[in-house]
Amino acid sequence: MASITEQNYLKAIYKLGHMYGNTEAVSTGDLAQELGTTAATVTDTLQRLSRKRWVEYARYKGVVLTGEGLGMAAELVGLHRLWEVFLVEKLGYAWHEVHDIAEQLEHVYHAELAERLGNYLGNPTHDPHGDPIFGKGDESLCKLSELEEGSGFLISRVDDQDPEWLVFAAEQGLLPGVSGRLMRLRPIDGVFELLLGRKQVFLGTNSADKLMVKALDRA
Amino acid sequence: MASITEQNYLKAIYKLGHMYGNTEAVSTGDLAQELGTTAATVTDTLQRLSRKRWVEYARYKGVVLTGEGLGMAAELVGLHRLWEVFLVEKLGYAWHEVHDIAEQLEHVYHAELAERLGNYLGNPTHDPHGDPIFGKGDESLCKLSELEEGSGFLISRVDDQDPEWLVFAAEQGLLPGVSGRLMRLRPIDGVFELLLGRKQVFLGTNSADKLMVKALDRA
DNA sequence: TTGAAGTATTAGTTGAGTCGAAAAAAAATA
DNA sequence: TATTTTTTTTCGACTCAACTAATACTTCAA
Repeated sequence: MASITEQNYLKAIYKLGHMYGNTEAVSTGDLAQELGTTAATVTDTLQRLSRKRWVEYARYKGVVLTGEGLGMAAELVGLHRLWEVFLVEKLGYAWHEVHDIAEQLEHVYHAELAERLGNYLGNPTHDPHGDPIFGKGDESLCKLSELEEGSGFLISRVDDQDPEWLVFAAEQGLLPGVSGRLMRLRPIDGVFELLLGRKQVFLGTNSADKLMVKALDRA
Repeated sequence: MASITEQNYLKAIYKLGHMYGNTEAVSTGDLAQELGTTAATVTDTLQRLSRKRWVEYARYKGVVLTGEGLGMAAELVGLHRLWEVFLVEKLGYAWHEVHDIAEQLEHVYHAELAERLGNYLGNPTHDPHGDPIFGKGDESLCKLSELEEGSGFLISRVDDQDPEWLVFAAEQGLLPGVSGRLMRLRPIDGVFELLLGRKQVFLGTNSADKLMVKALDRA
């Protein structure tokens, strides 16, 4: 289990990566500024996060989220936004008051909580600030081949029973629960270039059709 | 601000004190068992809590909550029970699932949260387990003179403008926000014996009529 | 290729929370 | 009352997260 500080690091890396356009690793200095601390502290914590396999960290090169880290960060951001909806719609808070409270509520963990809260709130698609909420329901699933270039994704289901293909998928690390990003798609030959953590994977169209994913964000 | 561990100590002291019948100080050993730790650790933490003036701790004599500590513990317990109601009634959890989640939610702090949550839930008087919830609204206020023997209370309002009496009340430590307990009432001569932290205060009926309090629990 | 900017490392600090063992105090019992 | 038992405290020490300041190292662009 990640500590609250560690969770905040994952969120900050997620947020800054998003601001960068998800094209490059996040720098230590930017993280220090975002988190209100020093680069030395950030380096320290990043190495701990790296040991726990939530980020890929290369010294002097910055940091990117692993699949697991991306999944955790996306869940935190989603939960934060759900709580904001709750606080505004149900408890009558003004939209500008809710961020700090949701910041605490998002760290409360229980397996079913996000799903139940989402259902209770009518599975809202946007928080009070207009930011999108990625649901947990199947309604947000699509084929990997339907994603836009630059999208992050979480693999939810594999639509193929062929053992040979399943072995291939596993070898590539394409398993349910794994997160990644669609870096480039080449219409010319139907090849999808993915990034799973720091590992590059190249898929043909037929494989990309078989992977049902949840879109996490957009570059 | 109390850490989560410290908050759990306050709650445990509150709970055990209640189980004792609020007649004696809570022992180190019982706290260790309740919190799943050792007597050495408890002694240590109790001394920290004492420095912060949330408990009155006398070595070898056990520990009691100060007014401030009692107020914090009562608010935590109330919030815990409100969250349990929310989880059962709104999110559809079963009554036996909610304790652990409420255990985390209760530590989320915002000044208005308990009041807003209570209003939203229709100011319930009992949680899903049947335990009472002490509201924050004025509906739960009564005169100190109307309390039962053994009740804890939080002073909310002082119904007198007489400067002389106000000075007397302040000297005795009888100020809004202060918590205490009604240890004994003597109908024979109308004297109320209070405990504010470890300080004994004796009040006449006319003074006990002027203090509007919120009942916190019952022996 | 070099210097400035950015980043990493090292060494050290703080505070919370913890524990085991020994000492001290209180309580129980003979 | 004296002695034993139980409970509690103190002591020393440990882990971990988080942090700083000073120093050393890369990187990159001029």
